[in-house]
Amino acid sequence: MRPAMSDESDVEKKLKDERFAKGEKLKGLGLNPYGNGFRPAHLAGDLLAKHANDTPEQLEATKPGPYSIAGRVVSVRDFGKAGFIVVQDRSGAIQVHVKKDVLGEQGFAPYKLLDVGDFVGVVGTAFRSKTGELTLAATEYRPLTKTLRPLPGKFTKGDDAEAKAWAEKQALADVEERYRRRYVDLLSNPGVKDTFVKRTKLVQFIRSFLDQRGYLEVETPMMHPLISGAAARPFVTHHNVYDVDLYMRIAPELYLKRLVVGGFDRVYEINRNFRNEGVSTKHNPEFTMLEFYEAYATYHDLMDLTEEMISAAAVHVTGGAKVTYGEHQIDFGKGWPRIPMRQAILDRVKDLSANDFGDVEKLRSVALRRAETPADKAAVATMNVGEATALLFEQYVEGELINPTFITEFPVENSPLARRNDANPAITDRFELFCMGREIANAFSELNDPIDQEQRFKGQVEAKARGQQETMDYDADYIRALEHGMPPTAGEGIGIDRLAMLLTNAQSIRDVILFPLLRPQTSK
RNA sequence: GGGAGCGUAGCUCAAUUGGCAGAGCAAUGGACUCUUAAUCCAUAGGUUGAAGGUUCGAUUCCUUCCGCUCUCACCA
Repeated sequence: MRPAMSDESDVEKKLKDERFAKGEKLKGLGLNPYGNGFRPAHLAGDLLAKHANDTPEQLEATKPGPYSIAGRVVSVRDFGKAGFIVVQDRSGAIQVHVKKDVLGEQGFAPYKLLDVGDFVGVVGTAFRSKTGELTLAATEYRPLTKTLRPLPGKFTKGDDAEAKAWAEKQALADVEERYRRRYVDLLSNPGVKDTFVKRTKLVQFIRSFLDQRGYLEVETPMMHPLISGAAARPFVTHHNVYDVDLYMRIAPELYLKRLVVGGFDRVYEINRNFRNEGVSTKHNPEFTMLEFYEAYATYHDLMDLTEEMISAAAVHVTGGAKVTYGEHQIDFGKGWPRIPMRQAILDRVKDLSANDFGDVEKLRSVALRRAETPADKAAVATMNVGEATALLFEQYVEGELINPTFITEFPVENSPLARRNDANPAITDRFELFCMGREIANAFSELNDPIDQEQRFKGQVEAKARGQQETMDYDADYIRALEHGMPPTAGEGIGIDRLAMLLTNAQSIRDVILFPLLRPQTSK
């Protein structure tokens, strides 16, 4: 008997009880409402394609089949002693005609216990209904899974604008419910499935792109003894047997570079990073990152590679290089501008000149114009040239970069793992890729001088001592690895979720993560 | 954490100035063997997120709490 469920309304219970009772009646007919063993030999979409050009007369003469399909019933139009049902499988949906005079009393009885949403198996021959739709005339009807809860909304096959608007209007709209019960969202909201198919195509494309260039995909630890690879607050967990705290990784960077030391001179990893920070439309605590490292390449080479990879990915995923995102059109076609950070600032702050980047007071005063809170203003007052430059970029430039744009020559202060520029030691051989005002990629020629790296680590430790929360730990083994020698290398990280957002016109990162993190439910 | 908004039937949404809580779909019973969002007849479905307050009367106004969304801050 059905176990009692808590926190359900009487209406909900009644709806479930009615469906449960139908399952019991199926048992009375000798049928298992959750039976196994029906193996469909065909797919709805294949049958529709195969007979797309066959006339009603041809089908009537040849009676192609028998075909067997299985899937979820998304629509029922009942006529008492006959009915049309629409069966949806992974390939598409096909209409099935069930008739009492064909199936007989025994074969027809389970159809009368059908609810929309149930899974069924059908064997039948193809014909065209009077309205011209390719349909299976059922010679066998098998209930496969009895569903106890209804689907929201109503299915329509119509693909004109009016039908789509109608379907959307009644689809599951409650945002929380859509994320919490993605399985319903996928069934109810048109387009959700397509978004996640596109996300998978994006990742598949990137893998094959890098594989073809001789990169080796690897997996490095997700549980780290030290905080490394990025400036972020980590999740802390505990290993009982070793009795040590471990950090969920915030970035795989130092492990991947150890592999370059070990001779894997083209490596990449696509996997999750975890950061214990705010949740927003652009932030999920676990997110997917591509990181790759190529020995003997420079950050200039990686700009070439990035442009080629992402513009080709855009075409592969969306069908074209011009992509609609909200109100904007993003052009992923090649020829992306490459602008030094200082130049990008000068382009937008007219009363600033190149010489002012030696004048920290001047930079602070410009930054103060857009510092709103007292805390912001206090932070500006203590900034050095590099920090103020980075802030000016965020304040005046970042949000304006709609089409893909590389920003280069980052200040050394906020690039603790990047190689210094040979001509100007105050900046690093680094770029970030911006698109729609957001950072999509971050890359640099790697710092492979162990002495310099050791000093930068010490700087991080001192910053932590001063109270800065997002700092890296001193990683002695990583210094040791560099002492064994890392060839000149360039490396890059690309936020896969954010790239997927751009290519699927998703306004929230939660729309491209199947099960985004939500506060656990206390009731309901 | 700050600010703004939202919460009504299983789903999508109404409810005039504070005046009987409604519709479509889904469901249930009935009719119907070519429908496409089937059609027709009938029925049932509610602690209006929770608690308190103002009022003759609260879905509506006030307070607190819970939850969600957006936004700012931190960050990718």
